[in-house]
Amino acid sequence: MEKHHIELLRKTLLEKADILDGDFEKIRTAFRPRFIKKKKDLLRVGEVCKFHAFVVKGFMRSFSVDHKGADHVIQIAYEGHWVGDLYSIFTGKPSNLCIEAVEDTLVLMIESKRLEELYLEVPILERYFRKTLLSAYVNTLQRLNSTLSEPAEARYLKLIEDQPGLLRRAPLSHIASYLGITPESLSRIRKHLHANKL
Amino acid sequence: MEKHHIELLRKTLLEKADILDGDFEKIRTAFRPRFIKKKKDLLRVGEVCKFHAFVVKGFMRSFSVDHKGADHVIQIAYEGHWVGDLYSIFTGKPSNLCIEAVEDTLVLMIESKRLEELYLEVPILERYFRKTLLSAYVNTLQRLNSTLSEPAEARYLKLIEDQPGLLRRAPLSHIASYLGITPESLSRIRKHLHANKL
DNA sequence: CGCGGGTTTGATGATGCTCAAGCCCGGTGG
DNA sequence: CCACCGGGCTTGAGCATCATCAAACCCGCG
Repeated sequence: MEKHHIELLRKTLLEKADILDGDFEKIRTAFRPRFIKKKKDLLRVGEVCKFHAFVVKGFMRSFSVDHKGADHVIQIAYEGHWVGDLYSIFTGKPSNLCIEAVEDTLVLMIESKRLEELYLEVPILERYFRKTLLSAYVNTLQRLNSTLSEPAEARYLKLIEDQPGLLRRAPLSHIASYLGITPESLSRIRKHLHANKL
Repeated sequence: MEKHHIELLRKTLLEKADILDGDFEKIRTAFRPRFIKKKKDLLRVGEVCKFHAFVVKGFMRSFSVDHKGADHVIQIAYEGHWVGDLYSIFTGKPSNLCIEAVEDTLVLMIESKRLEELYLEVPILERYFRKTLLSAYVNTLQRLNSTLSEPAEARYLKLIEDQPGLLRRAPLSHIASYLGITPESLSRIRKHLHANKL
């Protein structure tokens, strides 16, 4: 567990909550590093998710698979983000999601049970996760709103505005899935945008 | 502020956090009741949202309005739910949402600033809202997943499964909007379902 | 009554999907 | 070094879903 990975965790926590150095030490020791090779899974459909994972390097996606095998990217996570199936963690039921490394990825993992204990030992940690959940929730609401109200081309333009890095790191098929369309459709949207001078 | 309204608030908080009676007294006094007549707004597009509202009786919806006047129901809230534009509260920017009473509605309102102070006075309250955000977030992710992966008819069937009461309380046009389709489409879906013996 | 909002129905068209073929390019083995 | 393979991306044709516009209908309420 190298120093700058821990520093990214510390820095990320401090952005949303004032955590004392002593408390951070308690937190730090609850995490263990794990490396996931590109295209390997951190969680598979049907497993019960018992961890939160903090991405220190790399890029992951979580996706569902519908009744006829098509996958749908629900979330993406790169450096400084969290992954895990909150539904499964919270209910204890098997996950409907698969969490997969898009690139070679290093995460710091904590047992969800251990995190619950940490809330008692370090109450301010609850503030960090409340705020983190808040922004994740707000982002998802906006994405939902966008999906309900705008055609795919507008959503694509918004995405390259908000997440320019994504285009370089994720293949077209993942981006299409994230937008809720097929790779073919996204390819045509790109073609159409190029035709109009970009 | 009548007794059973306060009791609903107490009961709701206790479902997710062990709040002492004394602490609940502090919390209680931070809320003010407000009545919103059917079709009247609690928040309008362009205003900065500075409150959280707890619905004790009635039914509200929050919706966005797209560039050509169509509205899109983002959230619904009835007894025991919260409403407010978290994006606006958190960023201090004007809201893109309108929050409107679908029925005559009574809410208990708290200033978002006052709530931040309460977190310091009653730390366990942070747990309640962390958990509440968690379920709201998980629900929204599932709704997003459903929107991305299923056709409107399947989403409608899932909705009447999950929220049977909604059909009795909300007009068809709101339900259509919540599902991300037009009232005409939902009407046709219903017709089609009736034809197939339901 | 008759007005008016909400819902239904119909005809037409846009958006995005499916299936299928071809293309591009990077990696591998001869 | 090149020839081949394979995955990802593009392109095309036809189709399904859902939107749009417009008209008729239903029903509660003044």
